Amino acid sequence: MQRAGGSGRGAGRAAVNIADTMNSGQVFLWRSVQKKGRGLWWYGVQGQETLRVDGDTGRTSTYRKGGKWSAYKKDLFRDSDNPGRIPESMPQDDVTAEAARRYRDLRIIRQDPYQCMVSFITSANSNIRRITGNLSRMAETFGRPVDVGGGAGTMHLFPAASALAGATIREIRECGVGYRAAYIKEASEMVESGEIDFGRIREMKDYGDMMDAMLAIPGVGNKVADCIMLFSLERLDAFPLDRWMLRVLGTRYGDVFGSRGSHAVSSAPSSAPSSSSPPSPLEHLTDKRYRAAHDKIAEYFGPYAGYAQQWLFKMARDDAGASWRQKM
DNA sequence: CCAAGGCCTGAATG
DNA sequence: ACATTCAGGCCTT
Repeated sequence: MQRAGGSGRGAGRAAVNIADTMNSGQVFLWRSVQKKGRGLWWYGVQGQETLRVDGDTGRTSTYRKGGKWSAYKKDLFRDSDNPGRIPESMPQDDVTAEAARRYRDLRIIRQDPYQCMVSFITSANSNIRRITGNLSRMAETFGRPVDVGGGAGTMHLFPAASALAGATIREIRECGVGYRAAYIKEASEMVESGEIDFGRIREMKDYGDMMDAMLAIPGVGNKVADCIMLFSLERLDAFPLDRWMLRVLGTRYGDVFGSRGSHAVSSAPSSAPSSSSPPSPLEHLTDKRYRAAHDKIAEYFGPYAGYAQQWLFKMARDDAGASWRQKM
């Protein structure tokens, strides 16, 4: 476990745990390279830029022509959220408190919206290992190569929307994305044409309005929408509900969110639900039930509910065993 | 509105 | 070995 970014609270920036942040399922095109001395560099693709992060301090640079790295100015790790104080805004129940204590330095990465959209369309009904391979192949096939030197060598920028919009479904499918290829092409066409305008969507004040805009994108359902909103559209109250989160909410927040029969839900990831278990509000999430759940969750966890989601998600995965983690 | 079933793929499981 | 399951869902019926 590395904590970084200064020792004290109050005085300097709050700490940031780069490894936890990079390994929490938010991003897929980052990898670490051993520094010459102690520590790691993290190299990643962020839209049409290649970034490098100091694994100890979180200091972020962007690659410029001519082999230079210059300071990245977009607050990648959201220091402006004042992360050290976010736990105060959350409920003080035991589970949330434990997640905050263990993962308070796990940040939310401010991502490029188009890349984020394609990434999470690709993620649906998939797994991290495969998603990483899919996106890497898309970048290699449709993204411009950049030699950043150092230990990272040649990286590929994320494909521009025009590149994936102009590709054939077959070409996209050859990256291993299966039936999602058509969604990726169509969604890219919508971005290219301006039908999807992330700059405009980002300005929407109402969660429901923004959700409606996201659900108009092919391949985007509620869960993927929440990921895109949380990671790239400044919706920090977005709370992606996937199987893992449903399990956590059912087993550890049953009192709060009204899931019945929580004792019947095993903590083992592959356990099959009991065939005779009673229906729960958190099972078979339809759009309507998903939104209702969101409202209760946002009310309970507060304006930074998305951070709680990330911390709880990481805690659940870590406690279930680390075999899911992608090996790079 | 809701429930059920299909869907690419490949690593993991039996 | 070989078949089945399942993975951080979405879409259509």
